[in-house]
Amino acid sequence: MKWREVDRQQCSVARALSVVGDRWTMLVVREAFLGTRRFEDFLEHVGASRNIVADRLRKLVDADVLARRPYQDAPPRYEYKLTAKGRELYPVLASLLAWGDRWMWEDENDRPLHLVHDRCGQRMSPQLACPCCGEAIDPREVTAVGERAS
Amino acid sequence: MKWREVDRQQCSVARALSVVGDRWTMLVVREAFLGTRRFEDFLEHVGASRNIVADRLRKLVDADVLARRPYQDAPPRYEYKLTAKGRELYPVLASLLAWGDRWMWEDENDRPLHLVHDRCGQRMSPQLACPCCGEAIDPREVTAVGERAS
DNA sequence: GGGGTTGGTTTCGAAACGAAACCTACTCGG
DNA sequence: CCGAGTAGGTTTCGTTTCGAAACCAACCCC
Repeated sequence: MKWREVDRQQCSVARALSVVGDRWTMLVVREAFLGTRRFEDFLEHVGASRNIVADRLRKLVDADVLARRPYQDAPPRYEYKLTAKGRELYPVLASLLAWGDRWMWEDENDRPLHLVHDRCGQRMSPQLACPCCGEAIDPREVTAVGERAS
Repeated sequence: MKWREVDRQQCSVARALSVVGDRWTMLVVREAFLGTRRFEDFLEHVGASRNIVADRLRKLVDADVLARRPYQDAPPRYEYKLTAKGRELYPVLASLLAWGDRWMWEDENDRPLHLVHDRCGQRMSPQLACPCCGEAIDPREVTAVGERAS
């Protein structure tokens, strides 16, 4: 199977990755969450080359994760903003951030970015909870049902 | 910047993706969470070709996400199991699953896999919560602090 | 000793990436 | 009016990675 065909797997993880699983794509989404709107700013902060950033922005717009719209007419200029679908990627990004914070730094004081929860004022590392009972989720207490045909 | 150098970014998301951001890698991790242990089973379920699966397993072992150990001596055979570091990728996988469930199916009844929280017995789609106050997280109520030098 | 099983490595053509150059459609300053 | 600058890309072309198939190795059992 080729990567381009991964969206045909009967698995939501595979299908999600068919949209956000290309190299650099989640870094483009990260920038969008940090407020980046313009092509040149994505280019500067994501770190990929021009043609790759252009390709990823186009694919994210095609997938309705970002919306592209002109913010001036003459000369024509565009901005990219998260859609509702894109904003719902927040848990994916926050989970990657938490895992990277936990495992990818020699000295945790070097970490450049922290999240603060405005409601309680605390620095936080988001955790998963069950929406119905509110309890923190332990993977061992979760059962995957009906997983596959084989 | 080349993708191989993405772990040099001063960003936990980028560094996390330097480990699990290659094509197919999160699908290998998905399989590990579903209980797959052996090479031939990863090969069958992940969908990538042999050399790619071998490469991703090797890189995940190098990154201490999976551990490779023999389960018999003659002939030599190996199994791959999640480490503590690997098990902590659960939120990333669960978030991708939830997003894929939400956005990647025409008919949600076609979704092949559901998660059931054993403690409360309900089918669930995990959500993020603040570990200190227990509230569900709204991205608009989270501030990113000290984001970057520029 | 022939065939089967498991866990890979090698090979080689195709696709994706990456850096630099180029293009377009304007602006502004002189 | 001319030249330089800016924003947002596309094109080109050499390098890297992917992907499918073939091959290899170390055993087992019959």
